[in-house]
Amino acid sequence: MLNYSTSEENYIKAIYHLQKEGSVTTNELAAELQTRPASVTDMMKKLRTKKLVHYEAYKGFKLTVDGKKLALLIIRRHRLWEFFLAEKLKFSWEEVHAVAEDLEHVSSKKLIDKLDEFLGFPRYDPHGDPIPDASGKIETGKQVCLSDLPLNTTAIVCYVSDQSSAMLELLSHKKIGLGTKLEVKKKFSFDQSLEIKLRQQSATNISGDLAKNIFVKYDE
Amino acid sequence: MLNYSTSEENYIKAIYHLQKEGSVTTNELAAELQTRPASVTDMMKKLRTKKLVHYEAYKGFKLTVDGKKLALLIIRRHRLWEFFLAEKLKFSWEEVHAVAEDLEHVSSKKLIDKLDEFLGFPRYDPHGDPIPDASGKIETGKQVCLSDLPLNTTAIVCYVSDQSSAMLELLSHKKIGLGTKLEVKKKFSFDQSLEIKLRQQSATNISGDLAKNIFVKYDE
DNA sequence: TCTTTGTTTTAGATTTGTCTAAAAAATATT
DNA sequence: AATATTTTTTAGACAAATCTAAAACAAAGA
Repeated sequence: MLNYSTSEENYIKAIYHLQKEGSVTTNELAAELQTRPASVTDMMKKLRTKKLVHYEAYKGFKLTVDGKKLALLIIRRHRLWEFFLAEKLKFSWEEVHAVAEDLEHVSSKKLIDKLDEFLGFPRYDPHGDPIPDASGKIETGKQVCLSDLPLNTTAIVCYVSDQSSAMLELLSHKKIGLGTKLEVKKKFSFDQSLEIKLRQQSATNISGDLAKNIFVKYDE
Repeated sequence: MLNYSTSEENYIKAIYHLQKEGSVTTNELAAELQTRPASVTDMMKKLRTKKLVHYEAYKGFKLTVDGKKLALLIIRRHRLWEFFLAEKLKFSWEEVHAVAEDLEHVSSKKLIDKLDEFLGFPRYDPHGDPIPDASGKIETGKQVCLSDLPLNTTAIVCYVSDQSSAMLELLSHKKIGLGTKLEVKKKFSFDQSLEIKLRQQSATNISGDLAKNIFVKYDE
């Protein structure tokens, strides 16, 4: 496996988190990475020459097989470091993410595989997200209630248990439907309400009652 | 403490290892970092504006108080990671250095202090080099026989036990004298001979008998 | 279909860190 | 001291990753 820059790795990771069936758009990626659409176009041309994304002008992008492999490797590094920070160094759940963002770009294969072994081959990181194994396999497709979804994990709405018109009205007002991709950004213990983020939109809040009726699937 | 780029940190670390009493020259630093003298000049101007080095054109450079603090912090990170890799992940002594070169640039203060605690506040890294504490203090001035000096550690010749003319002739031929800065690059167990490197010169070999008569001090 | 709106790309500039080649300064030699 | 050699700096260029502003394209509305 070649070596990629921190910037390239961050783009690959972001595309992985945004893409599922469909392809990812320039604006979506720019929003995700807090950068400008023009920068995204530049990088996509570069990643295309490296055969990490499929890309034609104006048509969005998707990871290639190699791109997906790289994404899973970066996610593996990230989640193993998160586990290490929480389990061994006693960092709190909220703190691990930021530090792991840096550690995930240290690219020694041996380091990560030995770390994995040292940690006892953990299957989930401290937020509950599955950790890809050394060959890049990751647990997939588990369906969970939105109120149980770990923070900052992209998931897709796949089922709504209450289908009353009152509920559907609320959902359509919030622009949530089957197939909608979202992440939970914060959980408020006081009333079980959640702050969630939809693709390309700013964060919004939903009540605990609503969350209990929405079911989501992890991304592959 | 501000954040510095990997490149800036590598320059600071290299100056620290080369400097002791005297100041460091452009060519020395270029040789150490495998770069060009012109690049060194460029970087020195930048580090001067950041008040990390004292520098006037054509007069060499020295770390400022802040520069030295930063150097000790980077060395602390490096050596703690080396200890972690050897002790916890079971890397061999020869392997730890390269990986620690990457890990040392992850700059979270909390990460390093918690790692230190997790490791039990070790005082020496796997090569025997002392590890600076959280406040930047490092064990200093210990005098050791050259044959006991850990690999890749800059030290200064401070005493020669045999002062026969035969010995002094050999020393002057090798350009070794009191105050000479050197590092041991390899140790050959077969005959106790050493491969050492002097500032700006390529590696040379010395016999075990000679090494036993040379004493060195660690840099501050 | 034509037009308006919004998205994406291009063109050109900027920053960081590097380089080569040439000029300037310091050191060594005769 | 004058000259030659070595060291260091300057000047100008380049690659990576980003930006702004403007142009090209796609999608939506009239």
